[in-house]
Amino acid sequence: MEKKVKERREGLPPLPNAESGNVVLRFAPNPNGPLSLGHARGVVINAELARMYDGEVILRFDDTDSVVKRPDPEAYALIEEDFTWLAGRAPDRILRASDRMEVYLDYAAKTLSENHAYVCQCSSDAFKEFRISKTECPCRNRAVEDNIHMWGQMNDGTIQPGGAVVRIKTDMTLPNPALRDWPALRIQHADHPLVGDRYKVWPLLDFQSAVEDHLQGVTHIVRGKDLMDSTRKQTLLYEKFGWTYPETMYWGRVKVHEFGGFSTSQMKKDIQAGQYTGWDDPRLPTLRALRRRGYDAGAMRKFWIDLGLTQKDISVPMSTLNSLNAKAVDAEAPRLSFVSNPRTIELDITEIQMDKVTLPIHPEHPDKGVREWPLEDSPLKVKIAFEDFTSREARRLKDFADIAINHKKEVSRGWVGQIINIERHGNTPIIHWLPSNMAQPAVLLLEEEGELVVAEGLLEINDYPDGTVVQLERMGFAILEGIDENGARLLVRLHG
RNA sequence: GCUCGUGUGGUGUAGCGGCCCAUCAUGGUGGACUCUCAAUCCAUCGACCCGGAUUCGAAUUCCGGCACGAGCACCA
Repeated sequence: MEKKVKERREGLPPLPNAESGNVVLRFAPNPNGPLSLGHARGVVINAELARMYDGEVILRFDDTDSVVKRPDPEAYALIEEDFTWLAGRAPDRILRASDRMEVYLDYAAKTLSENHAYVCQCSSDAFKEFRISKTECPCRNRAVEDNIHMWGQMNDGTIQPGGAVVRIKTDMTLPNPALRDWPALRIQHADHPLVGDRYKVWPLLDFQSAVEDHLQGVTHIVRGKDLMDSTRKQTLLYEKFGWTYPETMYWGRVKVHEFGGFSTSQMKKDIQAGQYTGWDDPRLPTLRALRRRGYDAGAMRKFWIDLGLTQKDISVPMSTLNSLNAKAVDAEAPRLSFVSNPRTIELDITEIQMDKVTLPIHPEHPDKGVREWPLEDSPLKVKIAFEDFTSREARRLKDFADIAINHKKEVSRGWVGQIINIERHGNTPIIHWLPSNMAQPAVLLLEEEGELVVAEGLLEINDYPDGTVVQLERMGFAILEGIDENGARLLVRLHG
């Protein structure tokens, strides 16, 4: 008897019926804003599966609605950029549904002429009654020629928006009410931001996506389980054409504790209302905001891959992502000292024979070199945080000396301290500090429970370029981001 | 209401008839090390929704509950 050895599977589950080199996947967002954390799962999973099977991923813009979820012309480029950043590579093909209207309309005409669909003039309320009572709508038995004729009227504007819709003939007695004669195309006269008012009839997602998936040779669809009924509707259409529906897998609903759900249109409104500074406001769950805060694309990929491909509705804390990200970012993050709520202490250094303090750039990577803080005139003006200042016990200025603070003796704008000893012995509590000649004013932006908190302080002078992720000792990771209007160095806090 | 789906430690996840007194990650706790309240290391805590059935044996199959989620849009 042979004993099978079970091994823990790494990464994503295998795709059913997948042949390496012969897999086509797609990610199909609505371009009404840049990508958010909610979309990230779709990007990561599809790109990762394509990588595993040496296949392709299509980025398809499903922009066939210009009324309810109107496309934002700027979103196309933003999404493409977000996709490329997150996936670590560009999509293999990019498609815009609005560019492909002729194709969809041709297929619609074909569907009608083969009597697989009909033009329905019932209002949505009226049709709802038919659907609930499992009765066929009178429009259903219209002759093919009449359907074609009305199709022409839909397209030439004779029939007004709301006046008619094309429905796929399924079966009104189907157990699942969602599938009964589902709508495939509707009239929409609104100006499309990209193609204008050239088309009067636009396909709905179920039809557009079904046709396009077939045309593009999509072999596998991985999407949210809210689209399960969509799969069933589309399968019904595929059967009429004799096409084979792609293999389909689903994931459940995701929430991130800190953000709740992700509504692009809500964010857009809030930005317009001035509640946020833009799509990359650090409080927002957009990919660009996360990237601005210093999140690493690789850590984010790992995060979504680890969550797997289950149909369970999940709610994950950011701390999981943060932990992954800290691992990704730690080795490269130079250490810097940041002092919030600074207080000045004057130290007499005439007695000590030191002209500088030397600290490692990264304690675990000595090869990265050191930073040097020159010690100039005595008394030396030293900055420490107010929280560290209040104690009366001896403190260790990290990598320098033990000091005692005389709280009674106030000088100009600070207090006086004495150096007790240079060598470290015992475990005097360590505090962070900066000599004033190494300190530059800085502003640290923190996001705390949805609030933007601004912490002012002093940052160790450095010449790292903007965008560098640094570790502020004892505080956590942050990213350098330019100079503000008052000349202070700007930092955006990442996480601990 | 109808239809579909899901229920494994605090949070995710693996396992899908015996390897499971259940994996891994994250988290909690304790300790070691360290001139960071970080990192690293070591130890430890903690779960198969409930009830039946099938079986020598069930987290894994079946039936029935219960809970949660989604769809039933001229949105995607």
